[in-house]
Amino acid sequence: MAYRATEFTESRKAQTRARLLKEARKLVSREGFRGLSIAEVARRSAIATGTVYRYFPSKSELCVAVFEVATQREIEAVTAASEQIEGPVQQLRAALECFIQRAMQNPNLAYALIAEPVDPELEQTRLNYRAQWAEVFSRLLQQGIRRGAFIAQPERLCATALVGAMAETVIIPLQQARHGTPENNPVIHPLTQAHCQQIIAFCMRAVVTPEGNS
Amino acid sequence: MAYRATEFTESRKAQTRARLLKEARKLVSREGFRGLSIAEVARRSAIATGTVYRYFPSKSELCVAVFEVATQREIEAVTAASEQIEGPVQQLRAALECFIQRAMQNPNLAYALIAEPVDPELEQTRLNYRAQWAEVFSRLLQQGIRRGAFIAQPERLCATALVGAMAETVIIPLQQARHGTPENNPVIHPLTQAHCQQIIAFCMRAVVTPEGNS
DNA sequence: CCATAAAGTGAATCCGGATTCATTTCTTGA
DNA sequence: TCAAGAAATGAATCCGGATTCACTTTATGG
Repeated sequence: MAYRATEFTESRKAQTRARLLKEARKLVSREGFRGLSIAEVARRSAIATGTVYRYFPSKSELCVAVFEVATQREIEAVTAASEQIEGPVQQLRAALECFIQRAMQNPNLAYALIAEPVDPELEQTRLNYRAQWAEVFSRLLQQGIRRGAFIAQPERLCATALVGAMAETVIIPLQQARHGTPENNPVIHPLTQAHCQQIIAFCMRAVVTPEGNS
Repeated sequence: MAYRATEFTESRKAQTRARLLKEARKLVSREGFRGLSIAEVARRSAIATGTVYRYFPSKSELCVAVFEVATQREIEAVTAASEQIEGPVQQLRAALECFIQRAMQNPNLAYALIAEPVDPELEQTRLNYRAQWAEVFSRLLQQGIRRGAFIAQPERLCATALVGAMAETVIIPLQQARHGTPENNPVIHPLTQAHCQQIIAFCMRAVVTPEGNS
């Protein structure tokens, strides 16, 4: 035999893959998934169009990968934010706040992840990840219920409702903020701070026991 | 001059248009918007493909029309349901209940209207109609706030959150129910009655004053 | 330096359904 | 019945970006 992948080649390959993902994410952050064309990603990654298919079997798999990486990052950030604090009520509040804050930080990406129309395969992925989001809140709820801070109820359903409320209330401000916000030029939408608190208040009321202070 | 549209011709034209809309809606109720092709609608309406363009300038305009008619009908049903009753709390409850009930009655259509991935133009329409939904709830909230039954708060934002919570909690059961439900063979998803009440309970907690009984 | 296998290339092809348009058929008022 | 305008027809065209593939280049081990 005369050829076998060596660690050097392997890492090179991994690098290229990472580069593809990064460039793809940039494009999505700029113009959403509809701004993502194989040819463009290839160009920006300095490889040929066809080569992309050595790394991702199809465009939609690339989209899915981009989506997953980006969403995972968000989930981790929100989770981390909640873990920095004690007490179920405060934790939930922190999580919600972090979610909104980050969305407003990069409205284009947030919009793409939450609401942009995409083809079915990607939409299915989105659906799965909504379930993951619900899972995040579900855990927080569970703890709070155990300690009597939250109303006893099917946490999963409740968490889903929270996800819905958060996503919906954020979409419109997001759309407003979405136009002309370069990826690394954070702009807080004027409405946000007030809105943010109102949204959170809504969520907390739906969930916290009357006694449970905030 | 030798030709001018006569009332007969006009009504014939209106009929054809209505038939197109109806057949299109049927298709959407069966397979969502992605199951809607101009050729198929034409076939079922017993006219030629090209003729469709006499009635709708493009496919997406047809989609938008279908969406609008269907959604408007839903909005009216929900509004009507709330108006049959007295008292803000009961009214809101009735509206939410009606929303869910109808969604489960025709899961395919509901899914298409609420969550199916569609192209941007239609998605924009959906966005506008979400605002209309929010408007429906907003009015109910306003009345309730005036009478002290609901917590004082920006109704619009709150209504938006309600819309989000409702849509999100309904999507998954919807997807389960979606497969193999002929348009006129109502099936209540097993989970619904319990779920429905839980969802409503969530919404009410977020909105009703501690004193406001249910 | 060679043979082999993998990776890279990018122009050509594919694709499926929307849209068009030259032609035919129908309506109307005279 | 006729002329002229409207409506209907449906096969042919269009479209834009994903995907392919015959060929070139690069990496590996002997």
